[in-house]
This record gives sequence, structure tokens and C-alpha cells, in this order.
Amino acid sequence: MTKPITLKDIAKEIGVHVSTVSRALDRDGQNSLTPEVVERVRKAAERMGYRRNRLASGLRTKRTMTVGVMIPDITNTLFPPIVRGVDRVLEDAGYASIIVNTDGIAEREERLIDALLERGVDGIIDAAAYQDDPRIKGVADQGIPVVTVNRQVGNSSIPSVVNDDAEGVRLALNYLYDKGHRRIAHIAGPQDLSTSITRLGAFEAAAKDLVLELPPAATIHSTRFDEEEGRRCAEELLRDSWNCTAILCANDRLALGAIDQIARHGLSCPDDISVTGFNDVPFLDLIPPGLTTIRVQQDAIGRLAAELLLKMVEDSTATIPRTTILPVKLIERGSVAAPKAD
Amino acid sequence: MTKPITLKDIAKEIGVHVSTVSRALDRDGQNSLTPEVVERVRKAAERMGYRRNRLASGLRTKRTMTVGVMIPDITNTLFPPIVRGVDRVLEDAGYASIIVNTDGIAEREERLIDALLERGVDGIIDAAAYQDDPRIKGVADQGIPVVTVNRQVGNSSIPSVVNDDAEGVRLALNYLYDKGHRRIAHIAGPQDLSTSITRLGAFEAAAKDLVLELPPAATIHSTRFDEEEGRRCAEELLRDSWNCTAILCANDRLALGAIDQIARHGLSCPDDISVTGFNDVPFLDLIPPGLTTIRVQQDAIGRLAAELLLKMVEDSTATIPRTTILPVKLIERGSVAAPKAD
DNA sequence: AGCCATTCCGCAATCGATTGCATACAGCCT
DNA sequence: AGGCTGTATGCAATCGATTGCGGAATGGCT
Repeated sequence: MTKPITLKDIAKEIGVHVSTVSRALDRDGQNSLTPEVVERVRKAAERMGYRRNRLASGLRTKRTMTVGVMIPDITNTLFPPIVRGVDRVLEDAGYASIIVNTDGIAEREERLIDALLERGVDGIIDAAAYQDDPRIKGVADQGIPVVTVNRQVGNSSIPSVVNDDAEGVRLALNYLYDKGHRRIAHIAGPQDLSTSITRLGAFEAAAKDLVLELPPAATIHSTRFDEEEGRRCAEELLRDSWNCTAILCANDRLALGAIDQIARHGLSCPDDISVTGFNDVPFLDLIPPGLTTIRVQQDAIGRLAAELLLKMVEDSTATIPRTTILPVKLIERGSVAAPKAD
Repeated sequence: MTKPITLKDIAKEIGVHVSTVSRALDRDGQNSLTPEVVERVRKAAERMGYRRNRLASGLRTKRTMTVGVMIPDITNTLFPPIVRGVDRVLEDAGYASIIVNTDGIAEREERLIDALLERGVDGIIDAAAYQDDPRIKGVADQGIPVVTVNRQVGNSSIPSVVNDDAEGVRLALNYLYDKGHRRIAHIAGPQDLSTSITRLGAFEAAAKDLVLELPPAATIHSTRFDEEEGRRCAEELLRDSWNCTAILCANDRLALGAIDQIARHGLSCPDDISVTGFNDVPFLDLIPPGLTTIRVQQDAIGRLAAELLLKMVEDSTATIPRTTILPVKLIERGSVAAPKAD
């Protein structure tokens, strides 16, 4: 276990004071030093294999060049691209990221926030925020830069970078309408998440605009964004006498579950019932019948969120947009067809 | 920006020395203190919202309770489950993880290793190691605990946790053989990765055991583990006069690409050509014709690697198994059928 | 009552880097 | 030549937590 080289070692080696070495290795400090000295220090540092101890420098400067990234679950294919987008920006700026999985459990979220703060992260990117999230709000209130991505925290001034959920739902609904559907159901997401709330609201608003009949049975609430819930909710719809001809799902996994359940009933998507999703996660193009869905820019929201956070970290007086909304796009595949004639 | 509470604040508050506070908050230090004092400190810390500054404690103790996790690319569905497995173990033990994406680029790998070491990680879990990887070997040589997962570094003593790649290939090949195939090709992975090397070696050995004819054209080398390369390699096989009846692919993505290319030739998998994959990544069951593949325990190798690393971190004299190999399993789906009669 | 052993806690150094302030030296001007 | 400005570098405190060492106090024992 070779001991790491410190500033003191370099100082001793070339006969200057550690403060001189520190300044020589610092972008800003250089102008107060002779170029010749800077060069000598650099060379020595390089030769000796110096590596800055960020614990020590962070302790002194209150900056760790590390940010926390909170996501619900990295194994959910929606999130890796976001994380990757975040990472790209952070890494280029010299930051590293500590990634934590909350599993959408408040208690875990709390513990993990603590773990991040103990490690002195310079800011937090939160892709796991609840609509009502006193925990992350508390962090922001302490003056620590926070940006939510994909989701928003209601009733707070935490900046967020999100997809145009409302527009996405409108696009999907209008698309179904144009195909001839009039009895369109919605499998809504968990209503403690801003995305679900926005999508449900947009669904109702857009339906109203189209003067669609919208009985209570038209909207089913899922408790989780997963296939199992998709199946359960689809089952409810299939049993209902309203006989919807299309299901607009709040996300792709619900849609996948719904399609599966439709098949289990001996029915076909899209021949009997059309289905749309939301997000356009990977592999959807390969899974029959090909889910028609709303493509969101996962990578881009990640990148933008990271850029925003860095701006906040590096200039606490910077003007930060409260909300950044990225455009979405309808991706036509095979899961939507015209409704059968009655 | 409220200033964080420090030991000194607590000490002042209840009229003891900071060292006493430190000991009261430390598991081991407690036995040298009066329970009454410990209790008072605890209460005060709780009440004042104390949060340990791990930069400071890490600086002093050389332990950051943080480990680095290196992966090629988090958006590759093979890795999130591994990361998650790692995370679960680490988190339970009070560790956090800094995750970096190397993209399989040596220069990036080097930079990222530096970023990890600067932050004083207590150890590194490397899922992005090359068969020949002087960079991570250098880290291990410095005495920093390193465990590779999924892959191994050749010719080094770095402990690794891997799947039984050889057995997996054997299973797949025997399965194809049992179905009646005799002209079985192999799309091998990049030969700078231990997994690819092992799988290719196992393929040749198993073929020999079965006394299979194995012309040079039977093995195609891909340069990356992706669909595009799968297509390219399949194309080569399809053009060859050897007319293989089955393709054993070194991983699922290559297999997916191969199946696609087969279809582009107007042929069918499995009717004309059978295909097998390796890993069993998510969604494979939903993609027609259903890839027959080898299921590996991604989550388990992650967990075991993390447990191993922790053991190394917490007891440098512990005996660590050099290699841990986890069993694999053949998953039968639709991509394999008996060969057509000639 | 006196002495020793223990227990409990305070003191101060330490980890490595940063930075405001002090100092020394050079060069320039008159 | 003297003084002044300015620049290049050194000094030392600091960030917050940990820990070896020493000292004080307590209790027990004879």
C-alpha cells in the first residue's frame, strides 16, 4: 500500500512551500506565481504521480465536485438514459456522481439523502421526487442546489426539467380520436407523482376539448408503474360494460401489461382494442404489436438538468428557469388501429 | 444556507469536549464513556440535527465509506441489475457508490479511475475490466481493494465474481446438438474481454467433445457486443457456403441482431436457422420468436462482488477467493428448432 | 486515613489542501 | 542613494473529526 503523494511531498522535493505548490496546481493561483515555478511544480507533480486529495480540499473549500443523483430504480429502463445524460455533463465538468435508488420509499429516500449530504455533495439531481416531497424540499431549503428531473415537486420552487407530459397525452388522445375511437379509457399512474397527475389532468382536458364521453369507469388508477398493475387495470376495463375501444396508458409498462391482459382475454391489440404508452423505453419496437407511444427525450432531460444544477452550484446568484419543458413526439407503431364497427 | 452542526457545536451546547462527543457518537468509543454522557450527547445530536461530515472523518481515518463502481455503460440492460445488486449490499453496510461509465474506452477508464481515487474510495468494483487491463491492475497493486464482476482480468490476482460462461456455452451447444444441429456457427464477442474469450474457448472445446465439424468459417468475430455487429456477423455466415443451421451467439444483443439479419434475408428463425444468446437480458421473453439463451445471475454476481469487496475493505488480511463462479441456466424459448432436412 | 487502580474525559496533534496576510526582495523613479 | 510600488513566496490558521496520551476523579481496599 504505497502512500499517496501530497503537496508537502512535492514541496519538499523541489524546495518551495506547500502553499506555493497548491497555487501552482490551481488554475487561479497561477497568475500570482512565476511561470518558471509553476512549471517546476507541474513537472514534479506529474513525475511523482500526485493526485489531489479531494477530501482535504473539499473540507477546506466546501466543494466536493461530487453530486448526488436520486432515482427510483436503475433497473427500470426509463432511468439509465437519464442517468447517462446527467453523467456526461457532470463528468465533462469534472464532477462525479453518487447514484442512489430510492425504490420510491420515503424512508429510504430520507436515509439516502442523509448519505449524500454526509458526503458533502455539491448538489442533488432528483429523478425520484414525489409530488409532495418534504424531504427533498428540506434539502433545497437548506440552500443546497437541487434540480428535479422527469418529475416535479408540487408547490415548491425547486427547478425541474421535464417532458411535455400534457402535450404527449394530447397527442396520443387526438391520434386515437383521429383513428375513430370515441370510447377511450385511461390507465392513470400513481397519483403521488407529478407525471401521473399531469397526464391524467391532460387526458381529462383533452377529452373535454374533443367532447368525448368520459364516464367514471373510463379512468382506472394504477398504484405502480408496472406490468402487473397494467394487467390489473386492463382487467377492470375489460370487465366493464362501457366497452372501451382504446386504452391510453400513463406509461409503457402499464401498456405492456394491458396488452398482455387483452391477449389473455382472447382479444387482440390492436384489432379489438388499441393501446398507447408513454416514454418509449428501449426494445418497444421489437415487441409485438409494436407499442404506439410518446417518445420523451430521456437523455436530454438528464443533460439539461445537470447543466442547470452546475449553474446553480457554480453561481448561486444565477437566474435559473423554474421549469424547463422538453418537446415530445408521437411514435406510431402497431398497437393502434381503427375501432371495429359496432 | 444554514450552517451544518459540528461536533464542536454539540460540545459547546452540553458542556463537554469535542472528543467526548466524538466518542459518544462512535460505536467503539462508547465503552469508554459513561452511559449517561453518551445519552446526553445522542439526544443533543439528534435534537440539533447533527450530520457527520464524512470528508473530515475520512481525511482523518482514510475511510470514506464510499466505493467506486465501474461499468461500461449503464444504458446496456445487462448492467443495471448488477449495479443494483452491488448497491443493495453496499447500502446496507453504510456505503455509498460512485458509478462511472467507461464506454469501454481505455483513456476514459484511466480518467475515471483517477476521479475515484481522488475521492478516496475505499475500494472499486469493476464490471468494465479488459482481459488485459494495466490500469485497474495498477490500482490493485497500490493495495486498494478491487473486485471485478462479470469479467476477469487475465494474469492478475484481482478477485472476480463471474458467471459460468464455459458451462453456459456448453449447455447451449449441447442443446442445439440434441435438437439435431451439426453445422453450428459461433458469433464470438470482442476478444479483449474475458467473457468472450472464455465463451469462444468453451465453444471450441465443446464442439470437439461432440466431434463436430468446425471449419474456420464457423466462427465469426464481432468487434462489439451490439445488434449491428450481430447483423454484420450473421450476414457473413449467411453468405458462406458452409450453410450453418444454427448460430450460437456470445451474447443476446448479437443474437438479436443475427435474428434480424436472418429475417432481412427472407429467412426465418427458427425455421431456417436457430439462434441462441447469452445473458437473458430483460424483455427477451416478449420479443419474437423468443430468444433461447443462457440465464446468468446478474443480481447475484453484483451482490457477491460487493460482499467480497467489503470483506477486503474491512479486513485486509481476510482470505478472499480468487474466483467465484455462479451457475447458469438454459432458458428455452422459440428461437431454436430442429434443422430442416437437407 | 491513605494509597492504588480504574474509569472517564480533556488536550492537542493530525489528516491534506487552501488562502488571507505578512514579508522579502527586486526594480524603478527622482 | 533612498524610498516606494509591486510582485513572488512563505507563514500559519482553518475546515471537522479522530485518537493517543495524560490527568483528574472516583471508588475500593487495607
